[in-house]
Amino acid sequence: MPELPEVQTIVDDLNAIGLIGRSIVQVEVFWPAAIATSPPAVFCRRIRGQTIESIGRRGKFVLFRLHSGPILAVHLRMTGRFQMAAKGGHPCRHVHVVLKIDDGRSLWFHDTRKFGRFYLLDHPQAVLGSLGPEPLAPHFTAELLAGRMARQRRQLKPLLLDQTFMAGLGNIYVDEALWAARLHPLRRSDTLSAGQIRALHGAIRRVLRQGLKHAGTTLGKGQSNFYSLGDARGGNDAHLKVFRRTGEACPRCRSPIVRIVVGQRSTHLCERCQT
DNA sequence: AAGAATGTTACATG
DNA sequence: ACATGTAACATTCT
Repeated sequence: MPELPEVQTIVDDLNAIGLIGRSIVQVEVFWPAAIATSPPAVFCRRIRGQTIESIGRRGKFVLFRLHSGPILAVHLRMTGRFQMAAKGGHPCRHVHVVLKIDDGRSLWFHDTRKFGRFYLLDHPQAVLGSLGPEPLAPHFTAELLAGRMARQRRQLKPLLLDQTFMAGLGNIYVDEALWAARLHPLRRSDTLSAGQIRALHGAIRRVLRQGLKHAGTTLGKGQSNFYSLGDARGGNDAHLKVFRRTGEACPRCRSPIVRIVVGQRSTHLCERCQT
């Protein structure tokens, strides 16, 4: 669920609660598969005593830079969440990793579907090296996008979801960007005009910035949903134009929004104004 | 109660 | 080599 705006919201919230410079005094792992890089015992031993130098993001990964050098990269996949717990709190059954901080608080990793993963990386490039460019970075220009699009002849929807093509987009923001750029999700990437590529480039950046501005997208009220720290909901759902709006009128042409399946993912679009 | 769900990846098929 | 399709991961929600 968390895409670039949601992950950045979590990172911003983590940076705002005084974790930087604090050390991790103990680590507990209740779901071994959540640790991707080593046996949980090794993972715990290597992290214990480390100071958190900084917290950032690359694609959909949350990155904790640790004092002695390694990076703790966490991918939240569908339902991963972080929660800050006061001393003595009792984790629920969906909390799979606990990082105890030297001030008594604990950072909990909560993940109902158990798809989220922790990577302790001495060489971050091993995991992060295959990621495509950051769409909000200054060097991500329309020309750069055009060059990458021309090199492949794939359908736009799966291409934009491919993290090696561009890092950070997921199902929600791809549908929103394609609607904003008036491009059909099945359109082949090598058939766009220069103007359409420029439109897509602008649309991607606009929908991501809008998501960030509203602290992410939280759909519905179930717990398998995006929540930032402190169970904070995002407000961007009110600003979505097509995602999960099947049957509603297209905000541009009033034609009904339809849902199709592309590459196993639900895809929402206006068949009248997206070509 | 069957089917779908906002992510990723390994493997299979064309 | 490249594009596309399927299953798998584990659980909750509709």
